[in-house]
Amino acid sequence: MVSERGLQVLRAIVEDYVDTREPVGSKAIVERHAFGVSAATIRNDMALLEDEDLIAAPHTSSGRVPTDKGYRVFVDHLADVRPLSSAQRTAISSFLGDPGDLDDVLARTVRALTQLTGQVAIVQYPSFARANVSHVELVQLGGGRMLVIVVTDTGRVSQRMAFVRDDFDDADLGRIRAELGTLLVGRSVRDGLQRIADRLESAAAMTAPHEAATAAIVRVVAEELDEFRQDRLVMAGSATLARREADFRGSIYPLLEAIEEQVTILRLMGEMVADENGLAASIGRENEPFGLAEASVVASDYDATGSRARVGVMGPTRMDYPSNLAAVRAVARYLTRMLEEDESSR
Amino acid sequence: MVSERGLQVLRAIVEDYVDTREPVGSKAIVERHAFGVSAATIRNDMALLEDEDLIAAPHTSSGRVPTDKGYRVFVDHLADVRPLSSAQRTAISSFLGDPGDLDDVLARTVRALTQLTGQVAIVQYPSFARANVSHVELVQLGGGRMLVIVVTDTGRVSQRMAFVRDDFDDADLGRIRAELGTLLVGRSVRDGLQRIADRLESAAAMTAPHEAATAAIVRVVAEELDEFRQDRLVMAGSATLARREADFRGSIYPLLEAIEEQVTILRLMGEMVADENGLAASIGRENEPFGLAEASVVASDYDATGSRARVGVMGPTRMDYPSNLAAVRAVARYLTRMLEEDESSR
DNA sequence: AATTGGCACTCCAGTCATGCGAGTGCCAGA
DNA sequence: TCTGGCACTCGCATGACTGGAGTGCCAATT
Repeated sequence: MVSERGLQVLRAIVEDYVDTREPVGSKAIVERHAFGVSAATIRNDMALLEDEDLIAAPHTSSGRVPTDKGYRVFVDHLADVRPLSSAQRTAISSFLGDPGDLDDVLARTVRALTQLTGQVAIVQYPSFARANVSHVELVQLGGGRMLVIVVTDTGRVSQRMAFVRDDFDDADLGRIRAELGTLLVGRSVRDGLQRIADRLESAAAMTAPHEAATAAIVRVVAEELDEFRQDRLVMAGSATLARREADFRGSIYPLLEAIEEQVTILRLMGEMVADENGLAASIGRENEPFGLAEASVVASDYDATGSRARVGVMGPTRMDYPSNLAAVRAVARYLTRMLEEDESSR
Repeated sequence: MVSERGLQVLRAIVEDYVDTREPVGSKAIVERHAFGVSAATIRNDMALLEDEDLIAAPHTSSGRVPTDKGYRVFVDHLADVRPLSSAQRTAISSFLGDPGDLDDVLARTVRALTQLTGQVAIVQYPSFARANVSHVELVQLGGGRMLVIVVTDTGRVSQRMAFVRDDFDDADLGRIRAELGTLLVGRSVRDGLQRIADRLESAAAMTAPHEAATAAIVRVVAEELDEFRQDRLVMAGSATLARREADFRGSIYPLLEAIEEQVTILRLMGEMVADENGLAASIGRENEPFGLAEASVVASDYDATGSRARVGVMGPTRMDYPSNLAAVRAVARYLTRMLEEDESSR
């Protein structure tokens, strides 16, 4: 069994290794940390830690390096998430100070977070599945093109083009608008999709005038609602990976690809399990199912108008977990506060 | 002076070096290419090429490598842009086959291009500065939030939130809509911005009812028009850079950063000078002002509803210029044709 | 004048031997 | 349970050596 001091040794190893990228030896530990025991004692502890697979030696008789499991124990039991410096706090508020619409706020958030941590920053959009449709607007552009705009009460807006054969006069357009209104406004995104499906199958509607065009428009609305249902991400800081390349045994290719694909990261972020503080970490090999076995993700939940979502950072397994945890927590809190203010000012 | 055969030697060096990444020596040239002369003769030619700074030796008595200037001569005089294989052609049309709105088509284009070349693909949006405003739409969302939608006759749509103090009744809203309509509809983006500026200074308007709110809305419209005026990009394939890392003496950091920033690449693409076929290349050190001295960009103009824009690829200086030129040309032609069809079907 | 074979020379890249130092593992003693 | 001591293991840097690829140049040939 690993002793209390053994865990402190693990902490020291993680901290020093993250600091220096050098495997850390027993002598270095007694020099840099005030353990009050000799190097030989530390060595005994290290042997225990190695038995538990918390640290490993890259080569026989070289310093030790934390394993993924070691990082996990460090994060779960040893990392004290220390609050940010005041400089960092002002950095956050200067980035996020001004209000704006959701896209705007999240775009600034993600930049603030990559700035703060020097890692790839990820901000998940709040889920809109439970949001309600508040407006459906049609704008006729001529030539059979119709702009279909859908707005939810959480402030999300989507616009998309529908191609209908002919243009309509105002009366017909009004009728279609009215139909969409009764069909969708006030309904949740989920309900709306269901009602659209019903509508498209309904025999009664089939015979309605302008049915072909109306159906085309309704289908476009369904696409837009479906997009609301899917979660979305914004990311920034992919260039920082080039700086950290030495920390990846393989290449940074999988990370860059995941960043471009988005969907992998979306799934990964979705599956992470947060602790009671809303913080979560997924370390190294734990991300193997996503092809990101050399990366770690640290994330924090935030609240946005009733639904939860996450902000996080992604980087090499050898990262400064306490700082990154502190940063995502601070940003998530700030974001929650901002979005609440926004809500209450409506 | 470099002889005709000397240029063929340069071509051989460029081709072999791009192929193998090994500096190429005189012996390798006579083996791989049927010059019908001896290695010693090639050596004499190579000495000339070196005097002209078209090739260089990484170390004394090692093979030769093309210089940036050498690539330039190769691209200008030696590269025959051979047509794509039929497999590649079908790949393009299967990617780009279906019609859709502009965002959609360009998104698929950029993916097709990165697929085709294995490089970072860049597609510039057509410039909308000369486009005309065709619709301005206001959607009241309640709580003093107003969605402002602007549409141009080139099919570009922008939506943005304005924060006005209070909500309006339909009559007032109608008045504001009408004012925006007479102010902007049918005007070019450029004119529209000017007219907005005039409107905001006009003494007459100052005293109008709901002036504060109207002014807020007009300012939001101005932001949207301004966004139209700025060129935009879509990119894909940044992950491919991780694969080509060995081709960058320094790191890929500047490239990744440029991709994230976008504006650098926008300027670079804008300043490239196309030949009579609409093709352009910017090679290595020529990109130094943009911090991309180890990268090359190959681009082709395309036509979109009256305005020109570019598609291109970015990669290491050591790239397969003929293939990439062929790919961007083919994609640009395809894109032009698609957008024209789209236009004529309106 | 252009081309060629020959030859001396350069320099890279790989291999091997060597020594040093950091670090470990283990043991006997406190 | 901790400690000092000691033998041992490797990694890594250094330096010497060598083979080979490639050049540059020159005199001879066409």
